[in-house]
Amino acid sequence: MNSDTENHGFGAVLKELGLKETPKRRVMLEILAEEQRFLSPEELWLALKGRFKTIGLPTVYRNLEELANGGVISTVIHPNRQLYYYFCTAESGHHHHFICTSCRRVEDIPECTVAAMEGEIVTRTGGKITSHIVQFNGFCRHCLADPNERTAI
Amino acid sequence: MNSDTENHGFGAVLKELGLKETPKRRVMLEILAEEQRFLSPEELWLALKGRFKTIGLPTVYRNLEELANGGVISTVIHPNRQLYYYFCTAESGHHHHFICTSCRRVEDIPECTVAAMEGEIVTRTGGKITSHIVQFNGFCRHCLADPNERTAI
DNA sequence: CGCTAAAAAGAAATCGTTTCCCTTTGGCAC
DNA sequence: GTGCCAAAGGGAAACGATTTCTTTTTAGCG
Ligand SMILES: [Mn+2]
Ligand SMILES: [Mn+2]
Ligand SMILES: [Zn+2]
Ligand SMILES: [Zn+2]
Repeated sequence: MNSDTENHGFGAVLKELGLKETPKRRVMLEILAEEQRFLSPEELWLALKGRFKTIGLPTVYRNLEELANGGVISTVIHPNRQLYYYFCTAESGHHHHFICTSCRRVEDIPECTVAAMEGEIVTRTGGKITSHIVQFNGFCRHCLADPNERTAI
Repeated sequence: MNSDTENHGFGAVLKELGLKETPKRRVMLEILAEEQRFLSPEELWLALKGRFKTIGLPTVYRNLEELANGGVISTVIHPNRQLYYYFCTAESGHHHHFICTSCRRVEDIPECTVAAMEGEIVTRTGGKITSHIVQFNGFCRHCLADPNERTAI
């Protein structure tokens, strides 16, 4: 249970995805896991610059995409259509998120009640649903209480 | 009930939004209303080029945004994060869409059952929900029956 | 008809994201 | 430990969807 053996388990996660465990990837996951708000690739890059003498923005984009494809991190659907990522700590399976458009915090919405809706849609349209997007946007309790929580996008 | 008085009602729609009724805007709405699939700004631009000697792409972007802000047309959330628009013919109020990722057809999902979910989210997180995104992606009945329906994105 | 603010054209800029190409490195074999 | 090689990373450049800017045209109104 020491930090050497635990190590956030990121090594195993990367191995499962067939990705080499590099320092950049490990620290990227560390930063995302410690940050409770969604980050843009450039913001993560700036954070990484404090930990590595050289770190390229393309590396950040590349790894973020790989990690998101592997399901290790989640993407945020943002009205400005830019990329944002978040490390979802929920152990459970399929679920959705409530994102604060003010401070960028992300909270889990454990149940997905959309399954029933899907059944009716299939019946009604005769189509086949391959995926769905459900995201709740708003202001989290912190931002409701304190406007200074606000984070610029 | 003749075509002069009916005129798709687009003039009134534009006036309500405080927008001048220009030929470009009228034809944009005509094209979108006749097309049952979502279009990119550039695709709409190409269609408009067949109707106007001069039509600028920035004009298309500008008007699409204005019309979408006014609620006259709808935007499609697409994984490639590009803009797509669709004229939603549903008279009813709040609802969501099933989009075919193969042929781009859009179908209405009249009820929004997410309200209950929202109530619980507010209770659970203590936040305030300002909007939500619900979209179902998949293959429509036409594409399931005939692969040739497919449209490139 | 004449005015004026809104709209549109066309060219150029923007900038988030991706591609390219060369160098470095992690993981494995020996 | 050493060597090998495919994967990963760096940096510069390209890309391309979207936006901005400036000038010209037009819709709407008296
Ligand atoms: Mn989650
Ligand atoms: Mn609709
Ligand atoms: Zn917040
Ligand atoms: Zn289809």
